[in-house]
Amino acid sequence: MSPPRTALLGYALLGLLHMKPSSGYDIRKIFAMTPMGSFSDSPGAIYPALRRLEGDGLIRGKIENGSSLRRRKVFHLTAAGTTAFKQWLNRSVTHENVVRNLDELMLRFSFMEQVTSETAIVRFLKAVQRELEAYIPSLREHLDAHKTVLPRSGRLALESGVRSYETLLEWSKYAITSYEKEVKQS
Amino acid sequence: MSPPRTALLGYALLGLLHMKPSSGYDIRKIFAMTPMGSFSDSPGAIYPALRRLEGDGLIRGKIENGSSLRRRKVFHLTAAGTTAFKQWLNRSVTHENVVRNLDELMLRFSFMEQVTSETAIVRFLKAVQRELEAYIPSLREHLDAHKTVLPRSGRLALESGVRSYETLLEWSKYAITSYEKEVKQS
DNA sequence: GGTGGCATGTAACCGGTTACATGATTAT
DNA sequence: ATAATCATGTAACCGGTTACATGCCACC
Repeated sequence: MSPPRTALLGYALLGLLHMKPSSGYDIRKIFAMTPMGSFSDSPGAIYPALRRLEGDGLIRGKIENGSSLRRRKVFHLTAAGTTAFKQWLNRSVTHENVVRNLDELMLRFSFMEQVTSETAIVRFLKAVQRELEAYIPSLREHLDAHKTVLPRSGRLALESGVRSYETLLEWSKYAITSYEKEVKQS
Repeated sequence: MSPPRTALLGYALLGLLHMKPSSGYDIRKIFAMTPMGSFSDSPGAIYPALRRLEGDGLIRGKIENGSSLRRRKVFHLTAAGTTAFKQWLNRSVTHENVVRNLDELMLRFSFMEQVTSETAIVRFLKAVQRELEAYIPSLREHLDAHKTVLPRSGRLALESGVRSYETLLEWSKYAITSYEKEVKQS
């Protein structure tokens, strides 16, 4: 009875189908032509994933063969799918997320506007900011502590990681002000 | 007869074992305690990977039970392993790498100093720089082109991606000068 | 003598990759 | 007619996750 865990690709599909009911082929084109999260556009990934989601009752597909059109199976979210999608979006932001699942965090964020209130988005961003502000100094410490034993390229690689987290922190501040400005205006 | 393709974890192991012959447990500690590439420290990932590498003849393990020590299996690279490792490091930097396998690129870079000449490292970094300088504008274009249809959070998520690539570009320049300074001094 | 850390392993499961396969429709 | 594109699917393989299992050694 425990709900089957959905993989990241599954949530990406839920998000896209929430925006707009689509066929597997539509999704493939999105993954192939936009910078969307480096998901694979291979049919061997997408069609089985759609089938799983349908099996879990989160989406439903309808064959659209109106008159002369090609046979397309267009999927849309069910009520259960919408619920699962929103629950995913509303999960709290953990340290783990920031350390190992940044891609998932960004995917969640990119879909948020469709569903959640602006205050919830700002809450999400502030949680990200908080986690980054806790994590970055510990990375710097690690770098300093191992400065002497690491080869230069190792040090630089770490430095690159730290910088990218710092950039993300700056971005999160920028995104927060961007939303708070909006709230004031309305 | 075609050489079995090694997964990213496999190369991480080759790199670590190249630095210092180690046991599976040593590796697990490294993955658990350092910011190393977000590899899993679970035994179910590491021990089978080591076994595969040994099966492919790239590493060899020796049980080290000198006197009162605990039973440890210490692995070291074979000649074939060293060759495979160097070939991986010397692969050319492709557009694909930059778009989808940044983690692999950084892993390669972090191990380079052990093996390759400084000129080869600079060549690698310049190739990364070149690919980034070609890729970033196309990302910006995509962002501009879809500005109007994307929800704000989608736009911001993309913006975050672009910024992180820009940071990486800055880093690559910094790394290059860091190496070229060194060359001049010696 | 029992708890906790050291150390290695296995097995079921799951999902992505790769490659193959099919057929319908549009364009040349 | 035939090539390209639309559109969906399947199957083998591979490797990571999760969870379980074992035994040794050190310390108190």
